Amino acid sequence: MGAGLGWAIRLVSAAFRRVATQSVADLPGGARGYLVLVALAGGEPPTQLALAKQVSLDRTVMTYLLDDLEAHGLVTRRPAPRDRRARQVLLADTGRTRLDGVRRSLAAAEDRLLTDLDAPEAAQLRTLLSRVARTAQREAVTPGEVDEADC
Amino acid sequence: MGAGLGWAIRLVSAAFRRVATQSVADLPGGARGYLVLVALAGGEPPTQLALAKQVSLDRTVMTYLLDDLEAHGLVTRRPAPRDRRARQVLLADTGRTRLDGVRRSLAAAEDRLLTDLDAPEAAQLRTLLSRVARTAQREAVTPGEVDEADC
DNA sequence: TATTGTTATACTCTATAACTATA
DNA sequence: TATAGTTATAGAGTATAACAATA
Repeated sequence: MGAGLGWAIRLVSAAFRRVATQSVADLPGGARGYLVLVALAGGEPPTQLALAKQVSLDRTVMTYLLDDLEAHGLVTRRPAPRDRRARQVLLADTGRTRLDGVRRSLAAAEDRLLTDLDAPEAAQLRTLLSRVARTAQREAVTPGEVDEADC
Repeated sequence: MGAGLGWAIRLVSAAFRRVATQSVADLPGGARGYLVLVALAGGEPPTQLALAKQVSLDRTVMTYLLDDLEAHGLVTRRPAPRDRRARQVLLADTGRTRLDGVRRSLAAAEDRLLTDLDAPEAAQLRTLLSRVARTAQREAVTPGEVDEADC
């Protein structure tokens, strides 16, 4: 029988969402702002549309989100060199600093969640969850599922 | 370092939410309707207010939700015998049948999620997750956190 | 005066569709 | 004609507060 698994997943993910929400609370755009900063931290500066696709957001909400992030000096926008219709988004130094802070906060929160597990148990949980996650990833990926839990 | 755990939790809970949402899709009120039916399935018929507290919903949304469930014949309302201000909520036979169906669907979905794990691994995951869940439960319980994931 | 349930109002999000400027 | 980004409009969902009946 599968009874209990849903309960456990629900509680754990709710707890994770709780601490994660705290970690990104000060960030413009909250969890979404964090996802955008993460996406910007690696690789070439994407256009807004590429960025929107990457984090599964509508391009219209990406506009609002970037307005917010830019107003707080975390990202900058500039015309794309190849296509003057598009704009490239860059992670500002302030943004990188903030991102690092949130990452540390999230890592600490995760560790706090696993407080009652010893090292081998925690490792085992990570391994099993990762495998289930990979299973889940293979299935139909419905786009646009972003909420506070997505940190 | 805690990197990766958040990712795994996020994907697993997103996958669970996906299948769970399907399981409760036909139910009036979706995930919330399911939570209400579960709460009604055991114990004495509660008043609307008690029910609202039990599932962490506002009493105003409980009104809408019960209107919907009652219109579909899944629950009934009657004046509370002791307090004529209050109304008792009862699970109708149709409601119990529907509840059983959703429960079976959810259990099947959970099993599908763990398809790549063998029996001891699945059991281990359940155990570890449950322990983490208990840890999480001890921490501050912010009320009113109900969404599609809460199935 | 406080409480249960209901209804009305306002506010926040999100989605859709127009609009501009480039291609 | 199609695309990147922006802006405007409409809708769903939620929260707040006012209301009627009873305690």
